[in-house]
Amino acid sequence: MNIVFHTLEGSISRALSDYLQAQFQLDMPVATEQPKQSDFGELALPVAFQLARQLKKAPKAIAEQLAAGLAGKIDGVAALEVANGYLNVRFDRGYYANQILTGNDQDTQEFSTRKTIVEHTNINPNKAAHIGHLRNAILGDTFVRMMKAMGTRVEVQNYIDNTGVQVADVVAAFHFLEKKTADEVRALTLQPRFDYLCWDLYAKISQLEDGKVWRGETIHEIEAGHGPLSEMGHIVADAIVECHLNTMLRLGVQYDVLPRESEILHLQFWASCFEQLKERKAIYLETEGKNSGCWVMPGSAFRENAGEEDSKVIVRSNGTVTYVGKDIAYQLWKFGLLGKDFYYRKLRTYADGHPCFVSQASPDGATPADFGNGVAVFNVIDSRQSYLQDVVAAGLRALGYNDQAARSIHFSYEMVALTPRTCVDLGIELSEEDKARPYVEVSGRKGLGVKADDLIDQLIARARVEVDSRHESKPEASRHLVAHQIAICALRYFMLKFTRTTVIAFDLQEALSFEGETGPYVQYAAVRAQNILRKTAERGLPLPNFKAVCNAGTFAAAFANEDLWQLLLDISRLDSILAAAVENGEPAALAKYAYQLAQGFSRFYHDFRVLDEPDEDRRNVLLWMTQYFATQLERTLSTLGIAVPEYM
RNA sequence: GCGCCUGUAGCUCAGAUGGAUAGAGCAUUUGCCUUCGAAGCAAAGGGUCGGGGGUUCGAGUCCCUCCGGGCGCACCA
Repeated sequence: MNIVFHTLEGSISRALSDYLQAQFQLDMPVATEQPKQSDFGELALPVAFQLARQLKKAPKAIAEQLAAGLAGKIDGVAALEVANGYLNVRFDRGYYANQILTGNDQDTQEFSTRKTIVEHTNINPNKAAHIGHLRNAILGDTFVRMMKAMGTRVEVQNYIDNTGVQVADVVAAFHFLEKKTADEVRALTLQPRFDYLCWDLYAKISQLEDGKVWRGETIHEIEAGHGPLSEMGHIVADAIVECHLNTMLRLGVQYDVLPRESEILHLQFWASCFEQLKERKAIYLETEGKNSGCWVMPGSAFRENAGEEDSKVIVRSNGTVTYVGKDIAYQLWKFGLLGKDFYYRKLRTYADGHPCFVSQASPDGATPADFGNGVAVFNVIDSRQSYLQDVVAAGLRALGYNDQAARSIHFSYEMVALTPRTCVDLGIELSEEDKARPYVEVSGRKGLGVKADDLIDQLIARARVEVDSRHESKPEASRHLVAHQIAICALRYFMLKFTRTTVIAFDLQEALSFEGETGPYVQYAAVRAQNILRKTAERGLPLPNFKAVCNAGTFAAAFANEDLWQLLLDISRLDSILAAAVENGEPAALAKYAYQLAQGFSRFYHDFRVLDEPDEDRRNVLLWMTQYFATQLERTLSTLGIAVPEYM
């Protein structure tokens, strides 16, 4: 990895610190920032502002004194300038580029032995995935890729609630409404879009009054774990999980392990958790009021100024545990604090050889595996569940696990809604009030909304039209692959370019457009860079050995050009951008960076004709830039889960 | 009522740790294909950063307050 910028920044900061220590006996860290405008140099130090009061001198005078004192004394720094009280640093461009070229490219990061857990996707296994689930999975998957790129060990979990009411509803629909037997349902699971069939069935039963009665009967049997309805529950859930895994695989999303609710029940995870909670007096048996007979967690555990009415029921008066209770047990397991574990079997092996495991209740036929036991846990769950996530963290705190509670991170994000015109495109009827809104939330329950696979299919079809119009002569399979890569890129980028707190108003036309700030624009820049490199070879000019033909001198000459220099700086910034994006938990920052990089290269591509450059030294530098750009952008895109097509 | 999030260009959004002239895309208008393919590039117009106070050398960013949106606050998951 390249950390030239970071290294230089550090040595400049240190040089300033040392100087302040020597001259003024001041012991303080020196902050650096990126100047607002590029003509102020590469680094700006506002240090004089901080010192103004202490030294009782004007910032300008202090900055000038520092500039004079340090001039020519820092490696890699060409000039120190004072402007508006700032101390601005200009890098030695030849030195900087040469450091990148000769720098040690090998990955110096050590893989941490400590493991971070990311839980995402978590779709109820009762019907096809919809567009909201895509945001969850893409966000989670990208964050995983980002942490891995930083050298962190990550385990990806996808929790399967295979015994909940949602599955029960579909089972009830099959049994009571459709009068199907377990074997008949099993036969249905073999048809291509079983998840679509369940989607419609679920919508149907949700609107029936009888549904609630049937659901009650069904869920009772499912929770007991035996009987024909329970069997049908497993058939449905297992089949839908396969559908979801396949849908997600189209996006390049993979999992390490699927812990299931049925095992949490059968292995009695809750019982262990319940004992701990009672023992530590984290919960108590309420004897009066509306919660009489329930075990509750006092509101004061998770909320300031909480009153009696803020208490959260953990165990119902009938003795059954609530969702939050189970979630606390599950969270304890993730940290290795429960004292129990699942058994596992391999569910599938991905094309790259990576296995995906699923939990099972008995040791029979189990494969030894080491899951859970993380030092930090990221739960990718939409922002509406922040209250429940707070209660889970409070549960850990109440048990004395303060550290783990602090490392239980709710990686929240806002929902995906639809724009009114997209609702119209999809045939969803809107009230006049809704039509005036910027976006409309469509409930999956009504059977409306956008299915993930339909959206992906539409994106591929759209991309395919463009590919066909440009590359008639390419073989069918190749065009399909490229269209697929472009479609996934468009989708992933669209889901990632917004920050997590933004409600995405999904618009079909906008997502299907490949112009402007979109994934395909970024991809196109990467493809163009590859084209230059490939054409070089085709013209019989093999790529030079840059270390032999480029040096600080040739670099200094070429990078006297301001645009070239700014692009080089941007390209070299990847690692600091990535580090900040991981630190802030914001994949959008990396997506924005990819776009800026692509923009810079598109300008470069237009302004400089690399292969036609007559001056050999300059052509070598341009070629090196092209290669450096291609490498860095591909790293960025692969971290975003985006492939670079062979052509576009 | 309480809690969390949010208000930036006509529209959709970026603006980490307070910093120099607030940035992109879309839309609008206007130029650029003699193939490293225009899914591109260049240019123009468009802003009281919701209102008002405060903190300080300095506020889109921090604090208070008001106004406007969104989402939560179940013995549902």
